[in-house]
Amino acid sequence: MYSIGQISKKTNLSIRTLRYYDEIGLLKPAKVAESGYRYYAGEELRQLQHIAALKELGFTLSSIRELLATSSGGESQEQRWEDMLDFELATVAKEKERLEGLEQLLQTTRHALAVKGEISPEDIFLFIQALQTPVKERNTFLEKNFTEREIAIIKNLPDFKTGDPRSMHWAKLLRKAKKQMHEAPSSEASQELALQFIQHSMEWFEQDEQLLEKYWTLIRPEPGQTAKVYGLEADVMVYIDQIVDWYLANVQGGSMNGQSGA
Amino acid sequence: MYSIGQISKKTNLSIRTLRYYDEIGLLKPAKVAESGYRYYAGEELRQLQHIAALKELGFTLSSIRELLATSSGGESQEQRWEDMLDFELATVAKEKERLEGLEQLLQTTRHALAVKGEISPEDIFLFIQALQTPVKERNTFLEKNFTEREIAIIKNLPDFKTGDPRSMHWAKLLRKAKKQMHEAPSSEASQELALQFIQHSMEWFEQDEQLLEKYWTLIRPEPGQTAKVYGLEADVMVYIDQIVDWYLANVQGGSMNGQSGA
DNA sequence: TTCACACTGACGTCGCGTTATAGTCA
DNA sequence: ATGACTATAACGCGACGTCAGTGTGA
Repeated sequence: MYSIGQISKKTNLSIRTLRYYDEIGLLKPAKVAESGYRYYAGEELRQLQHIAALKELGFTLSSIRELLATSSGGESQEQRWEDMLDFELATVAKEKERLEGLEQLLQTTRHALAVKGEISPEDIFLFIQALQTPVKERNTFLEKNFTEREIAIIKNLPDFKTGDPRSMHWAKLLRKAKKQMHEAPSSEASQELALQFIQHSMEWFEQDEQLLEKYWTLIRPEPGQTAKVYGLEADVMVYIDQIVDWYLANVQGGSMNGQSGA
Repeated sequence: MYSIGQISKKTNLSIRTLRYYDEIGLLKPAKVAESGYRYYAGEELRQLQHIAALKELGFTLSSIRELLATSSGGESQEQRWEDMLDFELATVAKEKERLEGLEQLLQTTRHALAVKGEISPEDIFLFIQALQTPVKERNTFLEKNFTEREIAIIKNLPDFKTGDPRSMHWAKLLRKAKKQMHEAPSSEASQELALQFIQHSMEWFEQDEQLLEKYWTLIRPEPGQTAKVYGLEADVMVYIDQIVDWYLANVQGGSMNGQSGA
């Protein structure tokens, strides 16, 4: 016979927990003295270890009660275990999915914050919608406009949904562009930024200038429309075009042809 | 001015929730009539939409209160957002990890149940320990005993931690073996089972008989020791050896040489 | 007597859902 | 006056943690 303190140490369950299990009838002590002291025997110790193990599996106390019930309904003991394990597995899987979506939403929000310095509820709802739109649509769009190799590159671009450090880098570049978009393209700040845009985007597009051009053109918003890519409103894109063009024409000598580039 | 019911519809927050937010001082109505009726204005509508958005991000109400507070401590608004988003991201990441471990534990338990028909608390504690032992040890062991190609095959064997259907298949085979391990190797049931063992293990080992032999020998428990692989106690392994040997010698003509095989 | 140990309440947690009962607006 | 709407008050949930105040065992 063990006192409650002894059992607590043996099972690693708190005294309060043991009293609680007594209270809800999950596991009562073998004997209760007149003083009210609870005393537990070996059988209770075993049961408590079993309960502790089931808690590790994430079961609720009422599920545990069902599982420990020495058979009841028509189901066999094993069948009951199987059902509850499957149910738990399904629950865990759903929760994992929920967290996956939540993480993407948080990452997106964090990057949006880095771009704009603040976030509005509209933004958040927008992100939720964007994250819910099926991947399929986007794939069909890509397949219609790009080759397989190009799609591979595009899918590997920094993505605000992820924790990829490149995403945060891109967000900060964008923010800088927004802040200084009224400076002259020839200014030192503009040219420094231009270099960054060129270097990083060339890296991300694996030196494929043509693909970069193509992509850059495709994501340009229609006049009067909202940005197709977060933070890339028409005016920001114009500024980036300008500083990059100036850089290529005056500093380097013109490797990237055409009107645009980033 | 909107009544509580109207605001409830516009924000998709329940009436109870709106009253609760009033109660805890998170968001109070613009006006309260003498009758006690709550009336909300456009500003409150916007705030509530903000709150709803932040709830989607998984923030608690007290975090939301902090975020909405029109600046307070020395921190800038943006810094506060960043801190809370990072904290949330860290929390979500931890929770995802926890669920990952829990899922593995549940899968392991489910397969163990399929093998033995029941599970004891000791088993569960054993699984927890096994899942906590670092992957590194196992890798060092593998690297010492196998070639790179072999390691690739071994790492691709059905694993009770996962939901791979092959695992459940293997569990059921094992159970059958345990059930009929006292039948003669030459019996029909034994021989049917032998065929299954041969077919599946050859497939899993990508037809590499030698590797199969090597692995089978390595996981054989020392005399008097516990099984190295769940369910593969010495006596079960002996039975499997016998039925497979009989099959190879009498039915097929002996493709797998040696004393063992599965 | 001391002192560790045990006891019984009872509140707090988090974000509401859900009655029950009664008053208000159009 | 009807009926839709709103009010407050209070319990319930899950699994205990954490006092406060008091009694017991060696």
